[in-house]
Amino acid sequence: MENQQQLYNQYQKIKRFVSVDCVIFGYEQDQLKLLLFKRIIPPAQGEWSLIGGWLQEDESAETAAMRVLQYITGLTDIYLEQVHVFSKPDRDPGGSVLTVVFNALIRVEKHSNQLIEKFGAKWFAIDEVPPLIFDHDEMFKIAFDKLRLKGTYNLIGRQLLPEKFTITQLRNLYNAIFQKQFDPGNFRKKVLSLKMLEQLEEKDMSESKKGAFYFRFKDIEDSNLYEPIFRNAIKL
Amino acid sequence: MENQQQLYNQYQKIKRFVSVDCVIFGYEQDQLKLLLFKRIIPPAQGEWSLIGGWLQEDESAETAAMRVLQYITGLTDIYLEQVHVFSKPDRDPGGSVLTVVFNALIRVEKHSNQLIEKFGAKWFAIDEVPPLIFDHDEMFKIAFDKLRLKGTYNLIGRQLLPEKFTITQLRNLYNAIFQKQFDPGNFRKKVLSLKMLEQLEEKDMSESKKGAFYFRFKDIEDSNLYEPIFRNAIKL
DNA sequence: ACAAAAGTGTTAGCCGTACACCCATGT
DNA sequence: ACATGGGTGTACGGCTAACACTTTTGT
Repeated sequence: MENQQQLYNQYQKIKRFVSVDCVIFGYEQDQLKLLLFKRIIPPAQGEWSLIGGWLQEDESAETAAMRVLQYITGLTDIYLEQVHVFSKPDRDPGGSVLTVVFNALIRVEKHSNQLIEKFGAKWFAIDEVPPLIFDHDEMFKIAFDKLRLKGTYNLIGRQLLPEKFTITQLRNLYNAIFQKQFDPGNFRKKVLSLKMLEQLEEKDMSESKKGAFYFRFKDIEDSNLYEPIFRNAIKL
Repeated sequence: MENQQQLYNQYQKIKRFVSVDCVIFGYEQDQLKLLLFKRIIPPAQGEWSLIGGWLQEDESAETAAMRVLQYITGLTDIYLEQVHVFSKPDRDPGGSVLTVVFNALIRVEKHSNQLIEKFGAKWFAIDEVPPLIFDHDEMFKIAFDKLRLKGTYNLIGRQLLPEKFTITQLRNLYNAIFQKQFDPGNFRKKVLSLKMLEQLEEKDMSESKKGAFYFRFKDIEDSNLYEPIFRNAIKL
């Protein structure tokens, strides 16, 4: 028993700087996009990076990430999900910093572009992401992998697509996430079989002569959490 | 642009205590088990908890978790995986602490029971876990869910089973993880079709008259990372 | 011979995939 | 009428789940 005591005593409580970084995904013009920021302070000034911030005294990591995102986009109620913690003591040139990385899913249409321009931000198509500072490249890779994994057992889109959307738009989102072309007919049948969407009266007439019915996500939370949806979306 | 500056300046770099907690899984006697510790210091003295420790100056969270596990079990090369970060400022009665939770997978047979007894530790069957201190209940739940999710697209067992094991043992592990009975014949065929195991000459004669061939995991790392294996293991 | 676990074979049904086909409508 | 995307139907192949069946050997 004295050994457990030792485990607690031998090593001190030591404080460390804690920050959050946000991998902000958006969807626009049939493309999955990533919001990046041109760093305005040294080191690595002028290079692209994720946006982040320092954890304050009375904040959880989630709260801090939300605060940063709200400040940048003006949006409240952004969807957040923890991705990974980066904590190697030498990972940040400015000293030992522990960083919690979050995925943030945003409706691009909803937020003001002016706000974003003020911060030197730019949306990049997911397959045209430039090199990022420090270990942000790895952060993005892990974050994107996590988003894709989630997409195989959860229907993604509630937070990325507009309130009402067509099945084709949803399919384009999946095409973008998994970088493959889903079969239109099969995708429709699969998605509707999940009974997570409800069809609206209204049609979108902008994409075709016939028009496509709008759908929206039902109000229930994403339930069947572990049911495989697109089983073979990610290939070897 | 001045606004991004503001985001960096307005909020200070503030340090916070950082700890790690380990959800230690083991497998013994056809049961998935969790290693818990009787807390010897106030508050909540005498109650069961996960084991943890303080992050030191020159450590990553992974290093700290590994140090704690090594100290407890005497093992090196323990399999670790990040689970989640808990960082609500009021979650620890002793002050604002950010905790990184890890899953640790251990071969029960390999480590000394004496070491564990010295620390007031005890293995609990996964369905007989007692109430835990603070938010450790939630930590365990999230950690177990994560292990199960992983089990649906990865073959779990490399780190939990002995070096050589029978298919029946592997199946019992999956029975324990998913709390259901996998069909012996189908499980065997499925697992072998993954070509991740190699059959040894030797047989285990202890469980049956006929004897069962031992298998071992091939040396390659767990590759086909996203291929669904047991698609419907977790039911709604 | 029997029991009991190991291991193989068989079948029916479900599901994913590919692709043909019809629908509605603006030009 | 025809081109275009929306939406439905079908047919094949592979996989899963259930379970029957064979093998092996200690008692």
